[in-house]
Amino acid sequence: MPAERPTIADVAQRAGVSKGLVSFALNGRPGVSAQTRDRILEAARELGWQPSLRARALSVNRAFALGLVITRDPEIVTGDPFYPSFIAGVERELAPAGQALVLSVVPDEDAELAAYRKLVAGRRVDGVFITDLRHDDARIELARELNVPAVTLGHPETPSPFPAVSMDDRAGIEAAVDHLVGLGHRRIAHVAGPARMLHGSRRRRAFEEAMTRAGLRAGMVVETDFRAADGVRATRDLLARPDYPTAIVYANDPMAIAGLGVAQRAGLRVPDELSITGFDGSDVGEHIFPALSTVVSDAVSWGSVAARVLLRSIAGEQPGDTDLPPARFVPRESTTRSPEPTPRADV
Amino acid sequence: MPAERPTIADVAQRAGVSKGLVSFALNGRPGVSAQTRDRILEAARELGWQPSLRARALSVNRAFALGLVITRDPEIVTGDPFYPSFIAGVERELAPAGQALVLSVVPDEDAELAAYRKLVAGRRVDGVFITDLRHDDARIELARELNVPAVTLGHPETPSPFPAVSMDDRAGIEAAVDHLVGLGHRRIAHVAGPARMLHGSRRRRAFEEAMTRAGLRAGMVVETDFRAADGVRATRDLLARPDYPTAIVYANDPMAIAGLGVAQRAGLRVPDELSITGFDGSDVGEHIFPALSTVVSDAVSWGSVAARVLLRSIAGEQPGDTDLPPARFVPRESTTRSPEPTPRADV
DNA sequence: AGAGCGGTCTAAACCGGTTTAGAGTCAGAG
DNA sequence: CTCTGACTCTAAACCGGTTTAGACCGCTCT
Repeated sequence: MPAERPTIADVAQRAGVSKGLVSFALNGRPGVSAQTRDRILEAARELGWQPSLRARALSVNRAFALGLVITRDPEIVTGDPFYPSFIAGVERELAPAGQALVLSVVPDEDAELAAYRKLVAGRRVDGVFITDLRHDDARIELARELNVPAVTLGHPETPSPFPAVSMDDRAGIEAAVDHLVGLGHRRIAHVAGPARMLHGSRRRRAFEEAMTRAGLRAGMVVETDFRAADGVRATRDLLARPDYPTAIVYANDPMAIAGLGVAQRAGLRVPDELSITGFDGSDVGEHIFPALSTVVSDAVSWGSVAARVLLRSIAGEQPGDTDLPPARFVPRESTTRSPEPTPRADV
Repeated sequence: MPAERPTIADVAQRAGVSKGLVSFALNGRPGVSAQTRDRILEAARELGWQPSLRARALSVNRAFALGLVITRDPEIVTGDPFYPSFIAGVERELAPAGQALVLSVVPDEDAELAAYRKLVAGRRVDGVFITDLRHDDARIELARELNVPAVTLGHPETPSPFPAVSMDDRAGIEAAVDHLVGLGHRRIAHVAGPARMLHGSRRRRAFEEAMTRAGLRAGMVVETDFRAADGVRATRDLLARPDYPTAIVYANDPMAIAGLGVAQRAGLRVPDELSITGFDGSDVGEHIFPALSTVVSDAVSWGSVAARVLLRSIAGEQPGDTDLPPARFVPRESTTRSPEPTPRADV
């Protein structure tokens, strides 16, 4: 049985001073003579003393932890490259700051609100990330009501007291559409994310606007839940249409990869007979054949910036909104010239 | 400015009793009259009181949280389906138990040990998961030294005081090899994980043994770091050999998918000219073309069982080792008969 | 010499729960 | 009628830190 962990009282006793002075010395606060400080630090070192976060948390009323709630059915969480990268970015910021990340994975939106409540009510975290914003997102109101600092990924629609860290994804969609239009495509479809999610509907609108600007009708849009299986269904439906598309812009990579599979299985040559673009730049999309043209967003730095902003909020600053460099379209192999001749402009 | 959160003292005052009795009533302990208990519960409800986990943590000397440290360079963490599913499984167990998951993502093994130390020294967690076991894994000794309950995913080589929750992955590899041999393949290669990782070398050994049992030489084995980019390189090397393989068994899905891309890019028809199997059953592998034959392991239940075992360890029980149902091989479209005729047995 | 002051340090309160020792009340047994 | 024991409850200690009020010291200034 190893010895009990030393407490600050043990250090005080060994150094021959009071508890309070030990606390002062270890936190580098003034009012401790250099000589005594050294003696205290020495004693702490000898005992291998480490402050108990629990005691600190209680007395300074901080949890030294941030909360992240991920709402995804288990099916989609697999394969989606966003969260792992985002979390890696968050960690990069938290670890040096002595903070920890408390993660909650829940299946649906009711459980999501309950999870936020639980994290905050138990005082487990000092602040929360709000990701995957939805229309009229109840979490904003909840966080305000719980009086907890928060940061939103993207600008919510409803007025929000919390700083937002955003990455423009419209530019990427527009670039993808422009790229396809430049290759002569006219019948371009979009496999969109769920309309209730802000980035789902925003990407869809960006698609529609880009099409309109190019003088094309944005008639072929299928709404999905971002799952690979949805990509399969949507692609099948689109390809079965009499006015089947020559190019499909997918709202994420897993659906694009699944769509590619559907097209290939149907005997279509990609990209010669069908061009495909993804979104979010998964590692695997880079290595499949043909390599996926996609819109890459830097989820890692999104994570670290969001974490930094949240920490500043907690520290009492009022950080403003941050706009990250926009996601950018990276053409690879899955897009090429339209199989059908571009009608001449004067026709 | 919302009102300060009520404490147990507020509840006590409102109910006209002492703090201690409130604590007893709320924890359902005997020694409180039914009438008083109701009055206390009513007061707590009226005030919307929620116990502070911080205070509880300090007084009962528990963190009510479990630690998971993930060591992966950001490149591989993306695309790997294991951790998201595993975490979902863990959550399923923790949430009802009022526990939280503290997640740490670190880039390398030094940072990994430091992360465990930090979680435990700060008393942030009551127990830790040890995943991705390696040979002579320093974390076992560290956890013992830190005197923290732990659970290992798989049986470590070195004697370990901690319960292990294992899933046999050899059977899956063997089934894959047998499947390929049955299809007439003789030149079967293996793209292995890193030898320093237990599951990397164990899958490799299972491959070699299955080959030997089938009377074949297991000469073509390439060691990798589990990254998709490694799968690309390994596949190129294998296909460039004069005695190129007719089938490749990959140690994980991302490498298999990348390898498929390499083969297709080289003009090989998969599976007609090259059969491919993966490992771990990613969602995306199911939807690509050809759909990936792979070994699926139930990472979700792995997570919940491991969490349950760890919670029991923390509660002072001595749970034994658990063996989950073995990962099983699921043939899909990426494997078929060998393109070369099977030599007759008597030749 | 005494007041004033900065520097150093101690004692004790505090954070919000849990837990223990013991006080008070009441019923039933002797 | 008193003793015993069960039941209910209070007061206070405790977890391990932080923070505040104030004591004590030696010094300078008038």
